Amino acid sequence: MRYWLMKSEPSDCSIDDLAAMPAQTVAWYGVRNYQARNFMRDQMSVGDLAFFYHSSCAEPGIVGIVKVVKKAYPDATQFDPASHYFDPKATPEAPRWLNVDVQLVRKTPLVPLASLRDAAPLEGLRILARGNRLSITPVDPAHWSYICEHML
DNA sequence: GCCAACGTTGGC
DNA sequence: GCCAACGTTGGC
Repeated sequence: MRYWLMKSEPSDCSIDDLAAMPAQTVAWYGVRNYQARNFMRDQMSVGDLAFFYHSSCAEPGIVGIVKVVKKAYPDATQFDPASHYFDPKATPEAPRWLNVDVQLVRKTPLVPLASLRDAAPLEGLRILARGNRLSITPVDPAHWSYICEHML
């Protein structure tokens, strides 16, 4: 199993929104970046754990832990002309975009981005890399353990 | 709102 | 295949 960090804009889907979902589970739709898609397609397995991260908001940072409960399958929004995520080049026969389903494990105290940056043992964490924009990034087991044991 | 960084597009 | 233009991300 692997560890991940998954970004969500709280105005779109916050940790509390997830907590209010049926079975506290949500399809991670809307990923339109090939690298992030490939992580889901090639490397994410049921049982993988991820930090749930709030981005593009007043207090960016880790706010919870989720787990992958369904492996990658075609993202329904790519076929929906009414969706913001509609992709005219995608067809059900040749889908371009995928999503996994994730379920809330638990909310955590906010771990602000600034605190992650200040933690020397987290050097190399992908979210901290210059110009990082990927919405899904792998997390080294050592980084995962450090955050869980020292920062939550 | 600003701006740096990055990905995608499309002309050639 | 190159690369300029453009759009998006996301912290501040």
